Amino acid sequence: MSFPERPARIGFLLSQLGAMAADSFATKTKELGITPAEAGVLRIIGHQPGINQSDLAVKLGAAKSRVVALIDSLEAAGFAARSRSMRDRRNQELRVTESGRSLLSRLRSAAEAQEVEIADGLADADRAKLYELLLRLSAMHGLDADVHPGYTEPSAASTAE
Amino acid sequence: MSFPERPARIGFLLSQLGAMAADSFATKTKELGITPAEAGVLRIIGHQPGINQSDLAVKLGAAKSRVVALIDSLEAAGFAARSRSMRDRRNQELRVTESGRSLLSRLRSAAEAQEVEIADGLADADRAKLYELLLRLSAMHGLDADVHPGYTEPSAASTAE
DNA sequence: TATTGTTATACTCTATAACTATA
DNA sequence: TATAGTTATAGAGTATAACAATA
Repeated sequence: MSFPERPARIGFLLSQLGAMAADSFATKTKELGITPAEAGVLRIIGHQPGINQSDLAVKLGAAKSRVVALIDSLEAAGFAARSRSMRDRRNQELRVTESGRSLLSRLRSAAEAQEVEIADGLADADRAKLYELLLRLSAMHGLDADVHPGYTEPSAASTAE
Repeated sequence: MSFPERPARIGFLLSQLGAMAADSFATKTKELGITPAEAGVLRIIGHQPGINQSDLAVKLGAAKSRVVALIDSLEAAGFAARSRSMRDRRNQELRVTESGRSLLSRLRSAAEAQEVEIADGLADADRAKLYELLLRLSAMHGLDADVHPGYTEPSAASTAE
């Protein structure tokens, strides 16, 4: 059948494994009633209470209108709340509710469970090394430890070769 | 500002870096006139000439109708061709054209360039170790060295926590 | 006039279901 | 009847542009 002219490369493996990880996390957030994008937003708001929608949009690399929809969902579900800033009434200050904080805690548990699923077959030393290398790669490329952009310009998600 | 209660985990880093890798590859395929999904299909056809659309759909984990659209594009661009099987006239046998084969070669170059971009900051030994660990993870999870599913069930792409 | 947030709209990706032709 | 492929349609996710309130 297929003849492996060359083994897959790091870039391919990263996007393949990254898609798998994203997928498995999506399954878990779905059980908790939110999407991965909403979970990411909730986490940022938790870390930066009072952030406004514009700054959040910049941080996410998303359009302002996208943020409106995300916050609408989180607010409707009772996980986050808007409040007009008293210093500049154009701003909506975003905060996590009590219920949202409890959800964040469950999301952390889900992420820990996922961690086991993904790297369970590796010996401790290998897992530690992998973690270190990925962290260095992420830092080298200036990726924000808080943000997972999803992706930016080119629409597509899958990849190859 | 943000307080790093816990460092990002392997799952998060994988999906973050995977999205970055997918993104950078998408930029490159765009310059070559195709999408990453089309590039992946072209590669599979190149490895398995004569494969039909049903089997391709299974391999991709995509709907049959999705394959129709992908092959339509590749055929319109002159990179792949359909031909009715003479043994079972329901089947379309898929093949890469000359032009498609030349494109595959350019895609390989693009992937190699990407490899440098991604892992250039790592020492050779670290890069080799990272490669080995990623390959083992991929194998452990039964991922096909030929296929990058993009993702399967849950629609979302971004992720977090 | 510039900025924050909102709404209206449209475009891309993808799936489901109905349909055609072959078997 | 079952399977390969196609078409029609619909639903996510996301962006752009026009708009309202505030500065």
